[in-house]
Amino acid sequence: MAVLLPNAIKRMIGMPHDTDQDRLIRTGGRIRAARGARGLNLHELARLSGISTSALSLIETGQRDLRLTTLCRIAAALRVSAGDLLEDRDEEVPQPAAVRPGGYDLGDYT
Amino acid sequence: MAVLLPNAIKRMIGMPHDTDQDRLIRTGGRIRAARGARGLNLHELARLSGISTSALSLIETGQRDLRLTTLCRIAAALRVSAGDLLEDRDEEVPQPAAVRPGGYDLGDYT
DNA sequence: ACAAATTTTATTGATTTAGGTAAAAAATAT
DNA sequence: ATATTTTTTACCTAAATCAATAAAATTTGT
Repeated sequence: MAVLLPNAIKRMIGMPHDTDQDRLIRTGGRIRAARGARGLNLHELARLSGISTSALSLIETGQRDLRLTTLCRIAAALRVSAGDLLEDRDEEVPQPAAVRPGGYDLGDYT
Repeated sequence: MAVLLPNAIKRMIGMPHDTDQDRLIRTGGRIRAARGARGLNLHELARLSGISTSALSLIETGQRDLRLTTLCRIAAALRVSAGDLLEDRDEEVPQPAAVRPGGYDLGDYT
């Protein structure tokens, strides 16, 4: 992991957004919100999820690139779907309709 | 990661399902399906996602507990939302409606 | 059957997660 | 203000991801 700045500040100084990092921070925020809604503290959720309190703290603050099973265990402990924890329902990626049979030109895919 | 058996065999020998593992396998299958729908091979999707071909192979076969950012990069390359890749729309976890103000008894939570 | 492309598996090495513990910092009570 | 709870941070160790490469196995096409 690298720099740790809120998006607002990054925008102010014209810093390109680290999308990975942003997503970790938002995911962590969603975990924290769900935990608050359940009235659990870090220690309790950590125990329910089978991870350490310090690890959960790092995850909730977006400082750790957690593994998929870890996310799923946290989601299970919170009784929410894992997708709910990492989905930005707003900035949904638009799904193209059809598939070109002949394959794709990778050049303009990126 | 631990044992690596198809669920059918686990059921046959009465082995308890490793849910984490099952989820990795299903997630990998969804990645593979989405890749097929786009007419991409492992090498191409790996390049688009910024990971190695061998790593992607392990991920698609459910043998690797990938990191969240890796999942997101794959989802971005496939032009699907990360949630779509790990969501089992069928076995959705039911979301309880209200929150008990006084907190929860952790004993019956598990 | 043969050749080419695709996928799987293995190995090595650098980086990172995650647990455990402890201490510091912050927030919340009494 | 003081005490308690909650959260953050640091250090250490073990285990796992991931890249890179190469080789084996499988699939596909001719």
